[in-house]
Amino acid sequence: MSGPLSDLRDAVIAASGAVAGPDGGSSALPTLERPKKAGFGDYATNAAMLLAPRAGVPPREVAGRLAAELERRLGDALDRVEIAGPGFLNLVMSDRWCVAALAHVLEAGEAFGGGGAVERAERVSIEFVSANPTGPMTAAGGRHAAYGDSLARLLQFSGHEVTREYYINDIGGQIRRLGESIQARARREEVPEGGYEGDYVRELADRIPGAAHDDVAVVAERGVELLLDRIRASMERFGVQFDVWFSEGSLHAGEPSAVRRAFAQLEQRGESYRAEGALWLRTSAHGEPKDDVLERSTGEPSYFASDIAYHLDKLERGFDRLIDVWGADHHGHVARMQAAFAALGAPEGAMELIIMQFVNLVERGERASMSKRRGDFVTLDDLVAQIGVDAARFFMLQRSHDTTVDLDLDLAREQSSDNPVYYVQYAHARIASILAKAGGIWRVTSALEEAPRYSGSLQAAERTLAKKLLAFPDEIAEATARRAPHRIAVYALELAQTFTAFYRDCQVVGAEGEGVESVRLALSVATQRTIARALDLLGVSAPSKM
RNA sequence: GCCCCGGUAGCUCAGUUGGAUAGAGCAGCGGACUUCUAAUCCGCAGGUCGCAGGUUCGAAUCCUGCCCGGGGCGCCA
Repeated sequence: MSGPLSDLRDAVIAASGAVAGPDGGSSALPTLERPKKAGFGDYATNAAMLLAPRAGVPPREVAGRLAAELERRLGDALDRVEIAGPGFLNLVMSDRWCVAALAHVLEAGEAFGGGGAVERAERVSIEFVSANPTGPMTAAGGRHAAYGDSLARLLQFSGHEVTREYYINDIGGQIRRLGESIQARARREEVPEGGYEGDYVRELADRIPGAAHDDVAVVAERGVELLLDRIRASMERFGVQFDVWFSEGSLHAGEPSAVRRAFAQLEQRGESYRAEGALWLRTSAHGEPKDDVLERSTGEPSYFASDIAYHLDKLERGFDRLIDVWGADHHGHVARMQAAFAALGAPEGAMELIIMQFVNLVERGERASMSKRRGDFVTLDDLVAQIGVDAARFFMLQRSHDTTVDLDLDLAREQSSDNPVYYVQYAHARIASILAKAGGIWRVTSALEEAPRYSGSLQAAERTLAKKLLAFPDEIAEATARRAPHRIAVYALELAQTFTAFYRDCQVVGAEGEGVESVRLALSVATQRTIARALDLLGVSAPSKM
């Protein structure tokens, strides 16, 4: 990645190497960070503290040499260097450097922050949500949808080729129980033990002709179709578009079926055996405490068998990387699946299983369980109807995927006007208003051309905003690498706050001074684009008017 | 018993893989609307970073042990 920040980082590393001398190379790379507190410069590095132990010289003394070296290398990009605390070097950049940074952001245009992975672009499959088609999409499913979709957007923006997949568990015991439940309702009976009790089951019974008398398997199949239609519609409303809806049942169709082919591959590799009438996979040979069943003694393949066949299918479709987003209740399945993946002979590390913590439904301050079977859950459609897609997605994405989220629908409704998403959107809309006031597209275009030539001084708020914008590519890289889209939500909020401070301190339209208005317009445009991009990565709209 | 996630302000959560005086939103208190959008802004108050050790120049962050909450350990999916 190139840009003012990486040039600066390179300079620090080079200066550090020069001070260390030929055989004093430090093991750890020095950091370049943005200090939290004002007064510690624009950027700070711990380089001197890393060099000191090897050089056998006090850190502050090393810092002195480093400071001289940096001043020499950076020239007029640097205003001054300060040695602080135990040996930090605080770099205060010149206004000229900040203007050049802004120019860099403007030049990158819409692509700013993206393309970080183009040299090693991968074909990525990301499977998420994959909720059983035994009921409507729940609010918890919305968290998976928001997360998976946002991660997909991040990967795409970084340069990867991404396929979004929804795996449909359309066979097995749960589906049979759905069929039995629908049939029972059609007959005006109670659902059987362990069946589905939600009201939607009655609706399905009414909508399926012959539900009371047809074969349960047929009723179940019709029920799944109807529920899938609803699920697809919910996902669409939520702004999530899947490229592939993959049926578990299809893995058992054909001759030989995908499952049989997977079995054959495992057998050929000596990874499976028969015992007690069942077919077993030697997961214990891959670090698991015990082996697992592929085919039951009844001759029926297990869910595990389907999952193995599904992942083999993905490999055969040519993906370099398989990402699955699973609920916390599936975490016991993770090690087993990794073992199976290794047993197939798949490349190590090519499959990532991400565990998403639960969404709890909160009522009167108490956590209630969300049970699809008992029918007491909040649907995603309910949530969206009450607070809207933007607020729902932002709410879900603000938290890290490995923290449990409490959802109090009353509170969510009550507080939806306080949702930080509006603050971010408002900053975006406000900029649109400023640009219109400035004289529209023509004036803005000329401002973008003039701004890089600005040679005057900058206000603190202008410098802070330029630096915040410059941090965006690193945020993208970090959020993508760590599969952490919530970082983008946090960044978007901080950027909006930084812009609002700038708006408060610096009049844009009609600003006094040669070129000042142009620089401020340019900062506004760069901010607007960056906010729009951040919101887009979250799947949230960026309105021009509010 | 073993495994995974969490424990940070009254509440909900961030915390740039070890940095300096731990941050934001909401709630609370006190202020600011003739503005380039007040869905905003400014100020105040609020903390044993679950507990106890350890590692080092330096720990919310890394290591060990313990406590609390959630989840998981099926020929269920």
